[in-house]
Amino acid sequence: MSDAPRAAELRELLRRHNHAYHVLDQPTVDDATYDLLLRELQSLEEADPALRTADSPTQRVGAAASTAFAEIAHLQPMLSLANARDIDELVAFHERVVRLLAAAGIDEPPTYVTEAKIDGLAISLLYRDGVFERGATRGNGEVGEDVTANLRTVRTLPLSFGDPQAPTLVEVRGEIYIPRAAFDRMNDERAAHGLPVYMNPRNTAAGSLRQIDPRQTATRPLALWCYAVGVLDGVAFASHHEALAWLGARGLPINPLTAVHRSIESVVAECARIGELRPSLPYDIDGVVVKVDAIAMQQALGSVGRDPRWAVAFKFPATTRTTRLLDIRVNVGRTGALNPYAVLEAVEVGGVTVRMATLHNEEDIHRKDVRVGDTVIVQRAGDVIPQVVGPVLDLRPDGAVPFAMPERCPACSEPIVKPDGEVQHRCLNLRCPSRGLELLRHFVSRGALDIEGVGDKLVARLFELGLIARPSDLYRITQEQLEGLDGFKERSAANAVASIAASRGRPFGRVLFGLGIPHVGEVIAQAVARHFGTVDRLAAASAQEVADVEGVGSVIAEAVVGWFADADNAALVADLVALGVNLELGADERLAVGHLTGTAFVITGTLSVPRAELEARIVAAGGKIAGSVSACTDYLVAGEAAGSKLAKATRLGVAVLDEAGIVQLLAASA
DNA sequence: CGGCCTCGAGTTCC
DNA sequence: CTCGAGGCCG
Repeated sequence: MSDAPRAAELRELLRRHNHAYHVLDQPTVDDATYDLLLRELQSLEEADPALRTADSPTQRVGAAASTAFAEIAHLQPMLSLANARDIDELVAFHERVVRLLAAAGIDEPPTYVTEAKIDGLAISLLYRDGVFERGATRGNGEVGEDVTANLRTVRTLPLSFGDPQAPTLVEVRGEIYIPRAAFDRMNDERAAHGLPVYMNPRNTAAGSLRQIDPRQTATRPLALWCYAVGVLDGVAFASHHEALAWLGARGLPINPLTAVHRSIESVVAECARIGELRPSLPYDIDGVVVKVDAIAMQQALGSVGRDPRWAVAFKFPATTRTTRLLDIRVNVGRTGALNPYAVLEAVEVGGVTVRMATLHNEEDIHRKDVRVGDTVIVQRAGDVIPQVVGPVLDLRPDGAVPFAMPERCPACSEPIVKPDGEVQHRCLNLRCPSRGLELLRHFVSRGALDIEGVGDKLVARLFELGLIARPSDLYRITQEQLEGLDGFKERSAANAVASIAASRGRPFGRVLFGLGIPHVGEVIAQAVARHFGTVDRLAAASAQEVADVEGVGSVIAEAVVGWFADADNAALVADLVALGVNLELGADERLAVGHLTGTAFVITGTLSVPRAELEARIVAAGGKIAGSVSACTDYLVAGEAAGSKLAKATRLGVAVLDEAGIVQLLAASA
C-alpha cells in the first residue's frame, strides 16, 4: 500500500496553510497543528524518499515557522499606549498630567511632542558602537522575535551611524511599514504575474518581516520611521524632541509629522490637521501620538501597568461599513453568562471579512437599539475586534422588533435570571451542558492546563459523544477511543493522550485557574495557590481566611468557599487528585526567587536577631506576618524554646523553619 | 465614599 | 481589545 496520496494531500494542506500564514498573515491553523502535519509528511518521506518532491514544504528551510525565530528580550519593555478617542479625552489626559505633575511638585506647564501614529509594526533596534546589531518585533512588550536578517533588508534602516563617537549601546524604537504607492505597485506586479494580491499594507509588512528567507523580505518595499530611544549609554537627553533630533542626525528616519507644542490647544489643533492630511499621506496612519516632552516630567509621571502616564494615542475614528443584521443569537459562557452576538451579512471592514460581532448584553443591544433585519454600522474596535455601532434607522424594515433575552437557557431550558444590579443574564444551572463544555474548553486552554493537541474542536466532539463531561474525564480518555473518531490518525491520538497525561504536572496555580471558580482568574488563582499551598487547606478554609489573600475581598472569597462547598465540585477535586493531577505547590515554587509575596509567616521562640528585624526582612520580601498559626500559615519560624505554636503547626502540617531555614529562604528570594 | 487600578471574562478573524 | 466589577487607597 502506498502513502503517495496521503503525502500529496499533506503537501497541499501545508501549502495552503503556509499561504494563509505568510501571504495573508491570517493563519488557518495553530502552530501545533501545522507542526503535526509537517512532521507526518516528514516521516512519510523518510520512509519512502521517492515521495519527496522538490516543492515539498519539508524542503523549505525552516518551514516550521513557529520555531524559526529566536526570542529576544528587550532591554527596556516596549510599552503600549492609552487611547484618547476624542478631544475631551485628550483634554482629560492633559488635565491628569498637570494634576500628577503638581502632586510631584512640578508646577511648570508641560510641553508636548506630537507624532503621526504609523499603522505598521513596532520593532526595536539595537546598535552597538554605532553598528546595527540586531532587531526584534515587539512581541508581548517584554520579549519579541529576532528578525535581524529581515530588518537588514530594509533600505532606509542605517546599518551604522558613521559616528566614531557612537555610544556603546543604543536601543531604538520604530515602526516598519509599506508605503501605499509601493504596496499598490507590488500588487499590480503580482496580479500581472497571476499571483494573489495582498489585502492591506500593515498585514503584508507583518508577514514580510516574518519571512523565513531574507531574500523574500528584500523584495518587499518595507520602510521605517523611528520614534523613540529605549536605552542609551552615556548620552542624556532633557527632552523627547532632542532624542529624536539625535536619532535623525545619525541617519535614522524620523517622520516629518513631528512637532512641539506649548499648549494642549495646539496639540488638539495638530490632531485635527493631521487628520485632514491623512488621506493624502503616502502611508497609512491611525492616529496621533502625544508625548510629554521633558524627560524629567516623564519620569515624574511614571506608568500604570503597561501604559506610560506621559503619553497617549489620539485615535482617528475607525473605518466603518454597513451591513444587514441577520440574526441575534445567544451563547452561554462558562460562568453561565448569556452572551448575545450578531450574525451579520459578510462585509469587508478594514481588509477583513466580518460575519459575527459580540453584542455583550441585553442592555447594550437596547442602548444601541439594533434589531434583527436592521442595516447596521460595523467597525473594528482598535482596528481589530468587529463591533456593531448602531442601526441605520432610515433603513429599518417594517415590523422589526426589539431584541429580548430568552427566558429559558438556550442550552438547558432552565429559567434565566438577571441578578439585581448586574448587567448579565445568567443560567444558574451548574449542570447546564453549555457551561460544562465551556468549562472543559477553559480547562484545556493555554493559561490553564495547556493541553496541546486537544483544542476546542476535539473537546466539543468528545463532549457531544458523551466521552467527557467533566475535566477529570479527560484523564480517562484512551488512545483507542480517539482513533475511533473519524479523521483521527494514530499519531495524533497518541500525541493527544500523551499531552493530557503530561498536563497532570502543571503548577497548582494553573490547575486551580482551570477549575473555573467564578472571579478566580490567572492572577488570583496563583495568589491563592501560593497562600494555601494545597487544595486540602484551601477547601478547608473559611471565607475570612480566603480573604486574607492579597487582592481577594469578600466577594471573591465567598465565591471560592461556595465553589468548594458544592458536592459536585468537591467530587471533581477528589477525582482529579486520585487521577494524579497536581493540586499542591511544588517545593521549587515555595522557594522561587522573589516569591514570598502572599506567603504567611508566624514567628515563635527566641531568635538570635531582634524579632522586629526578621519581620521587616520577611515583609520586605513580600511575606506577611501573622500572630497565630492557622491553616493559612505557610511557615512557622521557630526559634529556641518554641511552645504551643510549634505543637499546633505540627498538628496542622504547617511547614516549620528554624532560624537557618528562614535566612536561607530570605536569601533565595533576594 | 469616590476614584483609580487591576483583574476577569468573553471575543473575531483565518 | 474592551467592558464591567472587585479591591483598595486616600
